[in-house]
Amino acid sequence: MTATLRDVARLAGVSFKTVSNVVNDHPYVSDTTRAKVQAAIDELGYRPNRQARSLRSGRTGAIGLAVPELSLAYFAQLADEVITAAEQRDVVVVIEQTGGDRRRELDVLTGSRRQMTDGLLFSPLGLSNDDGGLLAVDFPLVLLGERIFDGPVDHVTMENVDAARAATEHLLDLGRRRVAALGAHEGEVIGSAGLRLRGYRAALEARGIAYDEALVVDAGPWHRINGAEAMRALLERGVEFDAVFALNDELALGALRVMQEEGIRVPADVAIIGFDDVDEGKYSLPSLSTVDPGRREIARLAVEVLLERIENGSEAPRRELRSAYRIVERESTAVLQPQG
Amino acid sequence: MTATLRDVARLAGVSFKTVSNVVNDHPYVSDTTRAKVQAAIDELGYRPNRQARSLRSGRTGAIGLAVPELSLAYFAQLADEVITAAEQRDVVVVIEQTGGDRRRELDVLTGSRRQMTDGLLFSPLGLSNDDGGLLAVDFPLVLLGERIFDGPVDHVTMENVDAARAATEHLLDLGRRRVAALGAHEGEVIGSAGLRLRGYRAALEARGIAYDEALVVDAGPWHRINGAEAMRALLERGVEFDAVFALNDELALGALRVMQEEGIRVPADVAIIGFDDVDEGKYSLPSLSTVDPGRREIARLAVEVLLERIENGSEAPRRELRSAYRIVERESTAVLQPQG
DNA sequence: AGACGATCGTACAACGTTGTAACACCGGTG
DNA sequence: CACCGGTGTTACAACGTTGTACGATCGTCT
Repeated sequence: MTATLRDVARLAGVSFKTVSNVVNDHPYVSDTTRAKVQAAIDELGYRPNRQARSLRSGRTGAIGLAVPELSLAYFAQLADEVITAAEQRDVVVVIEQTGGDRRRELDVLTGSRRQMTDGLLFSPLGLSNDDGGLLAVDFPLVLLGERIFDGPVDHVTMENVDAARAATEHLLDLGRRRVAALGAHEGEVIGSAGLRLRGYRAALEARGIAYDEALVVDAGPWHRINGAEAMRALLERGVEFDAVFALNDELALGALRVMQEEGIRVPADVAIIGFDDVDEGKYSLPSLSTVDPGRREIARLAVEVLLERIENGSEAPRRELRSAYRIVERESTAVLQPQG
Repeated sequence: MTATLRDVARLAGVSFKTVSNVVNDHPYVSDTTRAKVQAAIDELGYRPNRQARSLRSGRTGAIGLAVPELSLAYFAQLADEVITAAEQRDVVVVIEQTGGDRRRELDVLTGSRRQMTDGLLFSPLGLSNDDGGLLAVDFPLVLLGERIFDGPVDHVTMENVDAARAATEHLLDLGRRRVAALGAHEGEVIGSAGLRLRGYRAALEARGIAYDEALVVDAGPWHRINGAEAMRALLERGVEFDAVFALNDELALGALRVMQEEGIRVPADVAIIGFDDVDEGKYSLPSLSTVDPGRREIARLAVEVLLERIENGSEAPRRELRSAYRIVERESTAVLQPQG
């Protein structure tokens, strides 16, 4: 059906290898021949067959992106940025969803679908830091996120601790002293929750404010509903608070809703800041202050590092890259008029 | 590096074609030989090479999904469902973003990346119904969405007109009579806006309510910010209204925010219903009534139809499939206590 | 006992491409 | 005039797989 090198060659009256040489810009092809071949290529609409090229070269021209699920806004936006960055390098992206499930995450590393790509961007959730060893695979792999830090592979992540500390300090700068933290994961040391909580504690400590366990609320997955539940739990404790650091925006938006239901004024009574800078935060009422973790930069860096690995192999030492963060001030932490 | 048929054959002491026969479950292989070969396969961790298989079979085992952008929640969830449905059929998904740009959409149909997949799920935005002819391509193509209806290819879409009519009738059932419509696209006949507006008019007509142009507000892209602007425009017109049909949820959430800023009570003063059933609607305050357009079913149907096309070629007549919709009643259209 | 059928294994070609090596041809030079 | 370097083209092999055609072996039936 579609034209091959031989078809073009027949039309141009040359051998099919000459056509290949033209396509690949090899030297030692006369201008006349080149023109003749090019004309035949155009006439037949010839396109080199990708599968054959892949077989020959060992490259597919695709990279994989494994994330928990695209329905989570954070990963959707990450995927968006990754696809955009990859497109600029003429590479396509195959997306796999793991559901954050350990078994499926391992499957991504070993399954036969892996062969479809030249390398993998992997954002694990079910694996833990102890699983670092499982990442010693024989294909280019770049790790994303906060689950695993000691892996044997390149790693692109955000400045969770510093950014969380800055977010907490932003609340303290407003004069708030009772800052609740929403979304902790009991016993977690690394991982987004553990790291962001560490930043929270560091901020308190730096300002000489005692850490109060009663202000820290656990939550399951970081969905809006869990933010709402965490806020309800906090209110039930009856503990006083004048600010909230939600460990991500979804939690913050859920908490915001509950506070509004309860007649708590934001930011007058309670200031709140989230983390991630998802779009919805711009349009909530009040709009949500947050931390922009530099998502676009993460995607760009990750694609860059992965393609470099694919190009140059595993000789180079592993790299640990962090994106720059930025506090985004919106209405939920607006400075109030000084009260008489 | 990785094992090939020949490696396995050498280890098992048979010819490499015999190994192939074992892998492909061909008949006439003795149980002993089969076991011997299987042992060698396991020992070497042999996996058939996908590129070689592709070259040989002409199938890649991948399908493409072209959408405007993943950052839009609707498309992210669509992609999620498509990937999930494809995974069950052991097919991977390559996602391309067009930005809704006409040129890039055409590029998706003709570009060389196309070769990476066996077929394409295409959700156009920049193309219009007149471009149907451009869809007469020589590879399996399934159209999604509301932009093009007369194309020469399979089409999976939602019941826009009927669902919009049902949404409007839901508002009318509350006793509301001045129903505003947000998010129209001037002059559009088909396309989501045109179709949903048609449903809106049909509902009014069926109830004998005059269509009032002053209640219909144009909006650009259906983002939250545009919903907010449309509501502001409506309020500035000074026209009375007691209900709002927002042509999608994002618009509804933007409009909701503005109404709250303006002290309009929802649903007491104004009831509002959206369209799409995005997750955020569950957690807004008040939670948002909406139309569940059957997204999961769309994805499932689309993958099914595409794979069937890939399997059976273009003989079968083109199919036009619609998912079932469902009105989701939440707080924003809650029935009020009868007022004295 | 010889022939034939059933059962299993192997050699060869092809998918479309690209790298390597070898081959023709040309003008120029000794 | 023979030889050589440079230039353009061609033949061959290989990437790893699978289908087809053929070959070998064994048992069974007449």
